[in-house]
Amino acid sequence: MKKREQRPLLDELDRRIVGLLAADPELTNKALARRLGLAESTCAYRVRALRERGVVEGTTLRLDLAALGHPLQALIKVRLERHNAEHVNRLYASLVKTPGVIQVFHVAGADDFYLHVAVADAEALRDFVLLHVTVHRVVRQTETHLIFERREGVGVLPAPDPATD
Amino acid sequence: MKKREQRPLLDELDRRIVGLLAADPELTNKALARRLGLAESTCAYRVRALRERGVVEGTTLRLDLAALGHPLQALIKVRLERHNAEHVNRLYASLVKTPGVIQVFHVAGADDFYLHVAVADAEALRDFVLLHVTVHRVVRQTETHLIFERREGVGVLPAPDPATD
DNA sequence: CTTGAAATTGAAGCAGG
DNA sequence: CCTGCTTCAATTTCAAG
Repeated sequence: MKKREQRPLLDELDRRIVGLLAADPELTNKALARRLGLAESTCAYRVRALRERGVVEGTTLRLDLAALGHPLQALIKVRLERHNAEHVNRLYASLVKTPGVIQVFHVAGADDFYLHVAVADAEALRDFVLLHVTVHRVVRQTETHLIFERREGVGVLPAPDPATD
Repeated sequence: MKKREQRPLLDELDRRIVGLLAADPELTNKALARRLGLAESTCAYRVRALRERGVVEGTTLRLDLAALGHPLQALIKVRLERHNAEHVNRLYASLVKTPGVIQVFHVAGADDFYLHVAVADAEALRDFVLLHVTVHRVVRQTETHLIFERREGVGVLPAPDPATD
């Protein structure tokens, strides 16, 4: 089956918009337009189009997990017993809905999932694994790695040139 | 010695604000105020306070990495040769600035880092590992896991009750 | 800590190039 | 696909409870 691209590419202007918004998602449309030398209406039009095309999917609130009572983060590797779609999907759906789960990676290879979780303390971490992960009979084994720190990378976009005003 | 907390806790109102904003970071202050039954100025005041206290750290733009030309994601486990602070910190700083890196986890145990990266194709992935990871002499070995899919979890907050209007 | 009303600023809609 | 103009909506500020 041929992969159908709804739009071949982003043009240069789109890239600049995405770059600037990625660097500061809270930029007002007005400020963005000015930096790009566009009319505000044009800028708003392009941004809306980027959202409609799904290039910009939305925004996420970055929270201080420690301040919210979950200072302990961990990466939990989950290996399954069986790998049929039914089991995998049910577990997947269950995990993403479990409180404390920040993100779930479904990966290729012998290990099936990596869970990024945030919990209150060591006891909560133990309970998380026992009550929400290994409780699923399809889970063969888990391996928990304490996270010292997590940093965001630069992502896939080149840094936009700094504003001149 | 008594542990000094900079602020004891979030009150109930703070929690509701954070919950609603986490569910939809693009809520206008006006809509947020209305849902909470607050005056707009009060609501804006509380939100600003949450940001100043660092509870709300900011927002992140969610992008379609595939649409940006990086459809392939991977989780790369990095194990170091030596673990002194100097080496670890230099590598850490280098990794987060490498194009294609979405996030870096610094973890406890024998494996030191997990890199979440997004690249254009298999060749770019190989080049990434060779040119940006194993090029550092302190890196002993890496293990690359292809990511089938990544989902966001519910996080640490209970789902706010749906709007009634 | 909260409020309403005033003043400022930003967003959206639209007809035309 | 881009623009300026108009109209409308949201945010900020502030003196006061």
